Order: sequence, then structure tokens, then C-alpha cells
Amino acid sequence: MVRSEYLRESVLEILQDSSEPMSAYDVLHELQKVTGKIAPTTVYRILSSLQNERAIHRLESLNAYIACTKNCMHTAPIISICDTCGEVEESVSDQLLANLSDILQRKGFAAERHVIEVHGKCAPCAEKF
Amino acid sequence: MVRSEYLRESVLEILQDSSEPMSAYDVLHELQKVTGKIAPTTVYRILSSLQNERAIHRLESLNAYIACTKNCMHTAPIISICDTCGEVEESVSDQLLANLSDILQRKGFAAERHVIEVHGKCAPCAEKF
DNA sequence: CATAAAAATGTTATGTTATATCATTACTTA
DNA sequence: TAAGTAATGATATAACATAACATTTTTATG
Repeated sequence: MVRSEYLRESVLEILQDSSEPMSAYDVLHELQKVTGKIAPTTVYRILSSLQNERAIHRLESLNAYIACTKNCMHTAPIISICDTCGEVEESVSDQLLANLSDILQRKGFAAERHVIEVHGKCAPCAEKF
Repeated sequence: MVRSEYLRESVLEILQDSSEPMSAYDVLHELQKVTGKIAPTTVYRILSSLQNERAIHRLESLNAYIACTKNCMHTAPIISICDTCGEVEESVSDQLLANLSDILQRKGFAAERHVIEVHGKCAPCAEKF
């Protein structure tokens, strides 16, 4: 395997193994444990390419990344973020996405990338607090 | 008027007068033209309090701020962002917001804050490119 | 297999965004 | 007007991200 592939897979695995969203520097530090010195630039490049392939998602409202757990190849995820415990979950609704695109289409806007992140409380935290 | 009010109003006016989203530091530099030296901390505090009151919105996917042009007191805006010319527009759809909350409610997630930002091409740019 | 071209990565530096902490100042109210 | 509360300032630093260009690795080809 060429090095570039190896780095990409390592990054993906690091994110898949994490139970929480990770910042780019979190990923960098994990990656360095495996591969030695790596520059931030390299990690950002890998993250951005994984993101283009929809293998990972960037959480814009957290400056963090998660591995994709749904199949988001041809859709965009709805991300729910529990502000209490930090849990993040993906949901998919092509219906909602279509509605959203429609609303904007009526104004002539052509949607290309949807960012949908909802903060609140996950089920367990909603009960507790 | 007390100084805190004055600063808040100045920040709001700066954002209202801007035709484009502004970064916190853009706002800081504009504010300094009017008021002399101001620390970043102060600007961030003001931005965050204006945001709580829904007088402004933070665009999470741009790290930037806009003045609210709809009345978002009791709703959350759908933000469309033209990646070609940078134009940003707010739309409101309580229907879509309810759908979104519903989808998550079914999983027990209680939505509190919706971030909906759609990147793409505005009408004029869609024609041109 | 050698080598040229292309792609990826490294290096260095720096730019941008954001917050923590604690001292000081301004404001409120009794 | 003094005491208490809230806002702001100052300083430092943390966290996030990219630009520019040199070097290395990979790929394609004669």
C-alpha cells in the first residue's frame, strides 16, 4: 500500500474508533502515535479528501470530525448533537433534504451542500436533566 | 446610554451595514475605528449575547456573523450561502423546522438549536456559471 | 530499469478564530 | 456616596487552519 493510502486509512480508522467527534489536532496527535511526525497540513488535506468522498463528516458547529456511520454517498446527514453529554448521531431523510432544497429552489438558489446540525438533548440526558 | 449598550448597538449596526458576513475580527476592527482599543474578548462577548437574543446569526460553516434580517425571535433561519459570490440569504420555514425536530424526536432527541446552512449557487451565479 | 512527470508530503511560517484568567472600571441601588 | 454587582480591559495563550515552496514518493513511459 502506498503511503498516502496508508495515512488515509489510518485517519479513517482513528475516527471510526472514536466514540466522540475529534478535532483535526486530536486526529493529528493520534496519527503521530502511529506514524511519527506529521504536519497539520497533511492531516487537513486527508480530512478534506475523506470529506469529499463522504467517508467522514465535518461538524461545522463543533469544528470536529466524525466517521460516517450511515451511507451518505448520495445524501447529507442530519447531525444531532447532545450539548449535555456530547453524543452525536447521524440521521438521514431524503425527504427533508428535498424539502429544504425546494424551499431554496423557489428563490432560484441551487443547493449543493447541506449542513444540518441540531443541538439539544439526547434521550438519556433529556430524562436526567 | 451606558457603554455596554453603546457597544452592543455599534456591533449590531456594523453588522447591519455590511453587505457580507463578517468575521469576529472584522467586527473588532470596525468597532475599533469608532471606539478606540477594544479587546477580542469584548467583541466575542457582545456577539454571543446578540446571538442569544437572535439579533444576529453566526454562520457556523463560515465562522462569520450576519445581522438578522427576518424576525428569528421564535424560529431558526435557513441560511443559503452562494459559494461563488458569497451572497448570504435567510429563509424561514417553521414547517421544515418542525419536520426536522420531529425526525429527531422519534429517536428521543429534544431539539433546542437548529443550524441549517445550505451552500450552493444563488440565482444570478447559477445562470452565469 | 532509468528517468521524467505528476502527485503527495514535509517544512516553515504565519494567519485566523476563540477563550481563560484576573485586574480594573462603570453602573446600580439602597 | 458607599457597597455590591456587572461589564470591560489587558494579557496571554489555546485552538483551528492555510499559504508557499522544497522534497520525496509514486506513476507512467521509453
